[in-house]
Amino acid sequence: VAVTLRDVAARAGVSTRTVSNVVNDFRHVAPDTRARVQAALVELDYRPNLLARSLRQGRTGIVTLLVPDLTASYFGELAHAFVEAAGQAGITVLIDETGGQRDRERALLDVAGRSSWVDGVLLSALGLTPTDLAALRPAIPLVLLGERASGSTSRPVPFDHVGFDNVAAARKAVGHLLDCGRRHITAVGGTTRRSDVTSRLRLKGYRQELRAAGLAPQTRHARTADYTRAAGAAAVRELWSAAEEPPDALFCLNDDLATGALRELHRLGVAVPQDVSVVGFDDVEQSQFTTPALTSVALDNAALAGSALRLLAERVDGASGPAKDVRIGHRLVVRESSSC
Amino acid sequence: VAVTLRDVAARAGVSTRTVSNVVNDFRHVAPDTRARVQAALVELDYRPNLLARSLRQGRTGIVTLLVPDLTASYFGELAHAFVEAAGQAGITVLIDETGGQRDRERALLDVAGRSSWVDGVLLSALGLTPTDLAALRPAIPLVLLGERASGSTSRPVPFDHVGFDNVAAARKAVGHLLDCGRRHITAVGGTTRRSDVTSRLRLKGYRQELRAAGLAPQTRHARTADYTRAAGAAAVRELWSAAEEPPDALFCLNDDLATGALRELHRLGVAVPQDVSVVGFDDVEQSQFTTPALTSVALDNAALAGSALRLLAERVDGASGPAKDVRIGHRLVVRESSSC
DNA sequence: CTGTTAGCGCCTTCAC
DNA sequence: GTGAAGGCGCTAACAG
Repeated sequence: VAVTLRDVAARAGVSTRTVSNVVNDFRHVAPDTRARVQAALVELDYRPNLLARSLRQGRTGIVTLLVPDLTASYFGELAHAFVEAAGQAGITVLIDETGGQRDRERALLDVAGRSSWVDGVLLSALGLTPTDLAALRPAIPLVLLGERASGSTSRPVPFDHVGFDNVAAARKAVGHLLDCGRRHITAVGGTTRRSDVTSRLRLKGYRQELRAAGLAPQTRHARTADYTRAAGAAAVRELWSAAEEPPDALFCLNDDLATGALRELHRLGVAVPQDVSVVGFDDVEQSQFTTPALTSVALDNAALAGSALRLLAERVDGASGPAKDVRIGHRLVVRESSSC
Repeated sequence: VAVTLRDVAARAGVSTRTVSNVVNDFRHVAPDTRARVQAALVELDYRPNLLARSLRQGRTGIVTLLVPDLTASYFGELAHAFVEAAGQAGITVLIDETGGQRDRERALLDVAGRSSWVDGVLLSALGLTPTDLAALRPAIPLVLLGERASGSTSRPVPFDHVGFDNVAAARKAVGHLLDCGRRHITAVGGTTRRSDVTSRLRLKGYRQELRAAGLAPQTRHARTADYTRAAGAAAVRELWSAAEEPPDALFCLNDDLATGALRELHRLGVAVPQDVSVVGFDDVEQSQFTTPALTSVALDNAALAGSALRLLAERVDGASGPAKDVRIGHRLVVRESSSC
């Protein structure tokens, strides 16, 4: 049923070579020959078999995006940004979920690299430690999203990276809470895992800002098992049932945590922002519609996706320079949850 | 660099045929031969080139999932369900966004069908009308998600379909509001587009239930431009600024609309559920964390994904029976927004 | 039970 | 400027 180059060639009375030239828009094809081939192409409704083409050329135009979980608000929006940006660039995105688990991240990376389906991988790592990443030898180009996870590590991670200045962003958010007169600011979120680099950086910014304000002893931190709304709610429950005096502000490591926190504060009868201010991170769309609306750090995901895809494409095209590191912009969006 | 069957064959001193047999776990391979090949396989770290295999076999094990928009809560969760279920079944999912636009749905369907990348398509149609769908001649198997969009149409749509009983589900939700003593229930959401079949069915259930309660004249309907939280908020703004008396309950066609509505009601100082009850549809995770927590119709997305993938796999395997129609379960989850 | 061989559909080096 | 032919890596007839 499928129309092949041969069919078209026969129809136009030329060789497959010539048809291929026309299809791929090569130079040096006589105008009338081209016209004849074009006609045959249209008449037979020829569509190149991308599988065959890819087999021949050694690339597919497909990239894999590995994220922890599409139901996490931020990653849903991130996936959206990538699908969008890839469509523009004529690239196809294949999405897989790692659950943020180290072994699944490694396994999927391995599959992607060896399966020959994809030209490259975009990884939003959550389970792999900096050491793991540094030791990685992927068979195909890899671009890291969010955090390169270097920093305190000895060996720098040898991959391109597109992310945000999490330290600066966190300082901005915490600084805002300080400006509102808050002095007992508790950080919410962040597991104990060494792989949790993004959290570490956001917490670092948090501590830096408090220290700069002379409030070093005040740093408190409510760890969570993950980054879900349920975890945010649970953290608040614990904080407000503890012996110590509850905080007057929460610095949540992402918006889902913050949403869960808001929910639980409401249930406990704690007024936001009067009794406690809350800020989140990621500025997902949902945060405009919480009650009260959530103050958050907005990240330019479209820019992230564009840069990451461009970097990856360059590597696929054979670029071999040193690992690049792109910083994407962020800005604090103040809403009701922290108005002062 | 890549290790091929030939390399393995040479190493093991057999032909490629035999290696292929071992790799694909075929019968009739002498135990010692198999062992030798296995050893060579491991030593050389052989990985089959899936591209070549697919070219040969005419299938890829990849399916395309076409959804309107990953940032819509429901579709994020749906995509998650499919990625999960597909992983279990050894299938890879390629996700694309249609924006719910008719021409993009058609274009992406066309691309998917002719690109030879994918074995089949899962379509959550929003822009294509029942007539469009009936006229479709996709080059590869297609399974419709959510609504088959038949019903009032003359010609039935000739594709497998996995969905919910939207009419019954809507009746259940509206019936609950009636049980709470609400009598002025306004439906929120639903565009005027003929393609918007899911909405039509949910609205149908809404009207049926009111009529059954002898409240036919009370049906009111606030249309929206789309299904976003912003649209839900806008609808509430209009309803409460209109001349008529505002409703005492809102039946929202999805949870994002309901979330936006809750937000706006709070801003207007309308108490939920005291002054007005609110129910949503889809029961996305977020709805457990709104203030107040949202009553909603929960849909079994995991079952939906499983059934859809199974149906599609059967068609890919050549099944040619009449179009099947699978109904997935739903249940009403009552939370604070409609407690009575 | 295993070896040989012919393509799957395409691109591309080599001739002309 | 165009034709002929080889091969990307694999599977499946067809022998043997």
